[in-house]
Amino acid sequence: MDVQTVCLGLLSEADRSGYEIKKLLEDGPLGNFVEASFGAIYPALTRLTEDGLVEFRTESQEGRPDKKTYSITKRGREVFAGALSETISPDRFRSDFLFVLWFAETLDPDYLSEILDNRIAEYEAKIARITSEVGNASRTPPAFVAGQALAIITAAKKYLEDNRHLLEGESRRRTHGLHSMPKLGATVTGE
Amino acid sequence: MDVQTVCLGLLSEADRSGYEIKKLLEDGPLGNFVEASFGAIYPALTRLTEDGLVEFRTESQEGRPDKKTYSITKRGREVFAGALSETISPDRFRSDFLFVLWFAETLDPDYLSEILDNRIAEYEAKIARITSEVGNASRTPPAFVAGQALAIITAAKKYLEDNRHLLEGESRRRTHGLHSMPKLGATVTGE
DNA sequence: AGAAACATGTAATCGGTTACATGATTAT
DNA sequence: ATAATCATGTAACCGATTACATGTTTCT
Repeated sequence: MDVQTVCLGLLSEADRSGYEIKKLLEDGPLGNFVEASFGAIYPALTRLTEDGLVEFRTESQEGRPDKKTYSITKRGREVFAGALSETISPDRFRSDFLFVLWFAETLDPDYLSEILDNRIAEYEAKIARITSEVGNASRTPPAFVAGQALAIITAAKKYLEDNRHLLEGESRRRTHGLHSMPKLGATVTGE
Repeated sequence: MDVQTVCLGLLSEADRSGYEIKKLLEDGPLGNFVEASFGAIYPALTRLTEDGLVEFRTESQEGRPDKKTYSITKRGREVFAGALSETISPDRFRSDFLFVLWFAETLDPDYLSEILDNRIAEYEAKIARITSEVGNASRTPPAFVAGQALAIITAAKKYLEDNRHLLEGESRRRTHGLHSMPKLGATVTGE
């Protein structure tokens, strides 16, 4: 999903500026699954304007730079509807953290525990953040998307907590008690 | 995590060719969180060789092109150890699917149900695939990484199944019975 | 005093994908 | 027959990130 389509979609809901689009992605539930930088958004908006898919009006503001508020055009709506009906590419989960854990056996045990603690704390912070977002949501789709983010992160966190001993066990028998190597998959679903 | 570091890491485990690295990411558990194309891997390997972090020997094969098997050097190991101790960037979940669902209200109800069905089926297929991978894993880290992929995808699937009525409810009262709009978060964790 | 928010834009750079080129073997 | 697997590599292209440039107001 390219930045142009993302902008077009967000403008199909309401008139917005480039800055507002960026903030919406940064702070809103959608930001968990879609990202875009200013350096991508502003050129995308220019391009969409050239193609007649959006229009803008300039609003002068005291003490601030002019604000360009974009509106989607009829053709823009048609193009976006078309984009929504195209084949949807698969989800992509990218995690440098899991890559690092692949080499857990070679890491210093204290360092390993530290990054596990940190990651769990980060997940916790994100869960708290999204939980408050869900409360704000008045429409269904934002709540739905926030809920999915919550479900995924909660599962990831729970998995780390429940299974970290598999990686730490080897070098931590004395401090955490004896663990044989249990079969995986036991605590995967959380039920 | 750039492709060079990924190659270096996989070569720290065993001698491998570019082709084998690609296959490992395509078929193995790590592929759920790390991707790299041939067009990225081959130049990365060339670059690593130039920098003295890996070496290769050419193995002639009957009927096939020569195979270049790469080995990590001592310096390569040092550099990789350094890479593993650097700050780990946050996980990134990208989903065009969730972006499309953001606009669920504007979609044709039948189309909406169709893409939900499809996505759930895809998740199911992936779950089956990973489950068989976990069985093959003899070492702990691959099983651990596969388990995390399983946990995440299972949670995502369950969330879709449990909450799709929130998006479908509006236009599907007759076929699926009456749904008031429930508060989100109820079936998020699966407990 | 200094950081963060508001607000838009450009240019350099970059990492990576896609497609192309080549070609035998093996499985369907 | 045809597709898939094995095997490496290059080049064009692309979308996007990062950094830079500019400047006021408000919060800490």
